[in-house]
Amino acid sequence: MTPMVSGIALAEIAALIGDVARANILSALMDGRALTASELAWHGGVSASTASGHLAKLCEANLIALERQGRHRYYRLASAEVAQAIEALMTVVSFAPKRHRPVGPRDEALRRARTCYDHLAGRLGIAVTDALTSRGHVLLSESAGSLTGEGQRFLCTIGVEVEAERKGQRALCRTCLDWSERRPHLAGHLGSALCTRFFELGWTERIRDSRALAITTEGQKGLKEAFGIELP
Amino acid sequence: MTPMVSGIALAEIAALIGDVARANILSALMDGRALTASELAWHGGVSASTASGHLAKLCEANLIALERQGRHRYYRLASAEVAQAIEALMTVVSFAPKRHRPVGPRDEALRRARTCYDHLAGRLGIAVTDALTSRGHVLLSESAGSLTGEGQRFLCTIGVEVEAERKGQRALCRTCLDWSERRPHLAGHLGSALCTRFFELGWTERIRDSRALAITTEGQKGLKEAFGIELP
DNA sequence: GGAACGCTTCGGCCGGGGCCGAAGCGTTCC
DNA sequence: GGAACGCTTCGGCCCCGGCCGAAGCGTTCC
Repeated sequence: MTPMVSGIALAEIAALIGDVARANILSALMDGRALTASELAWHGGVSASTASGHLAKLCEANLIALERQGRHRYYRLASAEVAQAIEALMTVVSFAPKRHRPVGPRDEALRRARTCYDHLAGRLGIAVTDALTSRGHVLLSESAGSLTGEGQRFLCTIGVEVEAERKGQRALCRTCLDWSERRPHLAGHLGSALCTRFFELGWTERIRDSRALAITTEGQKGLKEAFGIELP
Repeated sequence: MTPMVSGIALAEIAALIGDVARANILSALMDGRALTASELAWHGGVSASTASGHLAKLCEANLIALERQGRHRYYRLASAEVAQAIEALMTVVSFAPKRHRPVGPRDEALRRARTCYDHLAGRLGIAVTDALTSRGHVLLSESAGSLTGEGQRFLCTIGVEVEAERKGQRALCRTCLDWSERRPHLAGHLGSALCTRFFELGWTERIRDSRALAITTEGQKGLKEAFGIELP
């Protein structure tokens, strides 16, 4: 018998992520937005021509997807599964011996609040999750959860409208392991809706060239009033 | 501002998995057992000296752990998180353009029944999950679930004893995305207990040098009687 | 004690793949 | 139409890292 053939395919995908430039590119796309080739070249720390090669490879393997728009080419992660795989790897990273742990202001900003694909993560994500569960708005059983009627009414008051029962399509309430806090935070449709609403309310703002989020003054106020959250 | 530093750590871990020999070694360890360096060299398709180098790297990054025993050295996956990350990558692999999809007898055996770290996967894993949920023994809400009282009594009849309430420690009932079936199957403590019990009952047997499982004649009978499962 | 065994370390070979700049192609702007 | 822009393709350089066999070290067996 010959060794597992499936290891070859596994190695191929992992090797694609296992290059510093490509890993940086994928990290930059982890917030779910689509970026242009030049922006990604910058994130990868390589020239435009080199980045172009990387993007072609990632596209061919269906890790990222391309959308043409005029003379720009926008790339985004191909699916939530890709984001999930990268997030899982990040978790393993945090178990690895601490060598490349900058813990500078950049890293601290990420740990405080960031987007994870399309939902909130970091201490902010955890705080919101905790607030909703401790009040009985969300029931977290193991690695997933459900929204209570009371929770649904509460969310309405801050302008988040979700039906508690959603047949088919995307899961309403999933959880995602937070690599910096090592605890689960809210993901799924609910996580996405909350994150979107926070932006609409002007509570959070993206920090330029980063997945990190800034919490605005209104955000501080709103989070305290609606959720009882005061983030140090 | 400089590009994300965390991409470096991500790339390092992914690159470790992104080598064919190492990916094969990790795949071989995915069933949760510990194997010797020579066995792993064979799985990786490389010489003992080369394998030794790979194992040292994987150890240093905390992807695998070492247990000395006499003149043997047993290696196993370092944690469930590592298994989870690899499984997530496997899922992405199944989305990738089909090039390395052998679909030979080996692959078919894996798709039929296999272990995934410490629980059942493949069509068998899905069938058991479906049987338990359709009878109301397990409630699967989104990506996790809970065991009902009735489910607990049923499991007792086949000799699986679990407390429905388990505070602290490992989650009783988690789910894990099956890369071959693309649907969630039972994982967590419950998944592990079921898998163990199937071995004890002699319903399943490991196929030599593989994560694939054989379903014995008693297994066919038991699965049909207890779960109503008939696997083609 | 000696032989067999399991595994690691070392030295040297070699190839794949990442990098860049120059050039080419398509789009947009005025 | 021409210039600026965004991106890709091509050619050539170079280095990282995987591979092996030989040798070394520790354990086990008799």
